[in-house]
Amino acid sequence: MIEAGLAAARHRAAQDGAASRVTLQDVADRAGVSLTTASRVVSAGSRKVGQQLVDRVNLAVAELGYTANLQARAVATGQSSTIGVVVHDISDPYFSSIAAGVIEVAYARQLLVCLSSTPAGELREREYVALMRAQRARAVILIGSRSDEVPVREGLRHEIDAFRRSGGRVVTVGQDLLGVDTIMPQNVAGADALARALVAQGHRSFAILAGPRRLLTARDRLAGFRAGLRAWSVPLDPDDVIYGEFTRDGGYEAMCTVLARGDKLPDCVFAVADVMAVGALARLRAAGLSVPADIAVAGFDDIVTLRDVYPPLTTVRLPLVRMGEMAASLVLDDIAADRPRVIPV
Amino acid sequence: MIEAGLAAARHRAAQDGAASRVTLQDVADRAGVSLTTASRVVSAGSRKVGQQLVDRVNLAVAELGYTANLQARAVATGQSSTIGVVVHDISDPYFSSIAAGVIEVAYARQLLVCLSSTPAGELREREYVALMRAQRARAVILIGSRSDEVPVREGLRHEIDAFRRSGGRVVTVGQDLLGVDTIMPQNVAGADALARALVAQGHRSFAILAGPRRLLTARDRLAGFRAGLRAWSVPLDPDDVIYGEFTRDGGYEAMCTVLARGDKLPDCVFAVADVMAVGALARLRAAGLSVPADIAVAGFDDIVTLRDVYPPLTTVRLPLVRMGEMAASLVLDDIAADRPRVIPV
DNA sequence: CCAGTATTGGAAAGCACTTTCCAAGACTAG
DNA sequence: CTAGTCTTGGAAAGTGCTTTCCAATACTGG
Repeated sequence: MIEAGLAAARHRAAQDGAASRVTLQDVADRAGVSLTTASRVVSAGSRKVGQQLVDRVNLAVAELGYTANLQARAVATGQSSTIGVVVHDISDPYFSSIAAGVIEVAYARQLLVCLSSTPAGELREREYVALMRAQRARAVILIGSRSDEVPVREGLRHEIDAFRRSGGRVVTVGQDLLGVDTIMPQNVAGADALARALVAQGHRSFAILAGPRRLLTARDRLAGFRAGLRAWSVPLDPDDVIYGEFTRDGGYEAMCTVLARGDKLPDCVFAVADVMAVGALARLRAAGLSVPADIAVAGFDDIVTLRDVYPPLTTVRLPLVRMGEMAASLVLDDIAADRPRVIPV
Repeated sequence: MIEAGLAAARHRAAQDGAASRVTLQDVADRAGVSLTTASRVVSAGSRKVGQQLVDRVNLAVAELGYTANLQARAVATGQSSTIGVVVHDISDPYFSSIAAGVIEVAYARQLLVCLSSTPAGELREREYVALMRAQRARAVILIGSRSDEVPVREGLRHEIDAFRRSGGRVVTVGQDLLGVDTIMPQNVAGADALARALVAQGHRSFAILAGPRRLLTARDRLAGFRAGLRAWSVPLDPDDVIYGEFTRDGGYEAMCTVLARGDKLPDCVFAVADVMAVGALARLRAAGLSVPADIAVAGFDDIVTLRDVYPPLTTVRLPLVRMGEMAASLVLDDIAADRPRVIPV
């Protein structure tokens, strides 16, 4: 019987040449046991198998270099082992740090992380959620805040609903508008505290590089900062709020606008993200202005790679990696709550 | 017949409550066609189906919100649609930029990218390749150079061989020691050119923050730099080469060592990676030294986020995103060559 | 008008697994 | 010594899809 198994395996190997795809049946044949038994040994758990057969199967596995086909297993069990992560731009340190947290947790649970980077636009996020549904992913984590534009958002929401209906879990980081659980950085509170701190340092006139209007994260930070200033009765002219891209170049350009205004320069510039603050610094340097002597610059996020920029940024620290870990844990461990939760960080 | 199908679908939906998993059979039932026909319509290509039935099926798909189960499809066709990417640390901008390139190409081909981050050690890389084999991934892209330690490397090589034997493609970025195709940044030539440029600028005495001894990338950059100095007959004392971690902190510490040596400071410090150079800058600032007046600092990689650090780093530009794109294209488009290719970038 | 060739739809056999169910043997207790 | 319960192995029926093969039409040309 074992001999027959060997012969069959040899035949198979000969047949498809180099790409010898070993299946569980091959293992069973070689070990002289049934497919059932082989399966029970390989996919630990389920039911006990006699020690002798266990050994025989394991030997066959080793000899043949067998690895279970996870896709087939997923089909058979209806439980896949992948989770999807959607970020705007993986090369942005903000996102990659959060992603690192997610990956760490996923690794501990033997799950695969499928990552998408959707810098090109928000339509792609929707496509990706659809793709994860097709993969029957266990969960999807959406990182970064999305547009407020109704049609776009509704499209995404629709897809998310479909995904959840098909049994998947969803969590967002930094956006609580989708009716799902959210890990929410304290944008408002953080910016508020930052504003107070800056006022306490003696700054009295401010410009804000506010990022795009449609981005919730940017709006929250702006709102928080405004509230902080108001608390100390520091006035802020609407003209001192400059909208722009949420990137280094966006910060650079917004700073150009501030400088171009010609009238008296503000004491302090608050960029709603560190990457924007870096752009602003570059612009100031180009203008020959000294920071913080001539003008102070503050940011938000505390990006690791930027901790050493000089002059040092005053910034609000976000536990990015931890946020990723929390998102992953939330979506993998907890059972879904009846109504969406917002977890402040 | 259609009625019966509807009834069956309803029954099914009722049975498993909220998580209504729609299968192709449901679609076929609803459209009143066979499973075969439904499959042919949904998985475009293969064979023609009458327009009338196509419409009926598409309608059913829309009504039921059906999405094909990619895992099942992968099992049936033996062709999976995932590719694996292994990086040391996704939160390092060097890696995340390359990953962005890979993701872009994968997206264009409707492929999923499964990312692993293996900061904890090289054993995990091996595990991950095994996992990708279990997923029957089409390809694996290993980014970043790996240890030269024989046992570790042999373990990884063993796993890679198994992966390729089972039909997968492999490419590495920045490491040609594994017998597979490689996208190879010109570390030697780049560092050589950098050294010559720095000498041309008037620098005559150097210290090198060389990164870890076991890392090929670090070694190559060191060797290239040395060669460049030799070409101009600039001497380099062995003591002026300080080994350390390939990180910001590694750069900081190595710089400490340089300063602690007490004797005359070098004109110029070359850190074999930008992140290390940033650490070095921080240390110099802490020491109250002015860059580049007291001492010049050079790096390698041209990390985007660091382009604006001040004082500006002299650095060697690597087309990181492009490297990722090339790796992905190579592994997805080309047929495997008979012997490993090394593609310089 | 009919043999011969395209079309088109579906039954059934995969794909690589898991899991249910059944039966045979190994125990225990009375 | 036998009825009753545990073990343990395997046959077979899933899982959701693709694809081969066959049969039934629908077109050609002679």
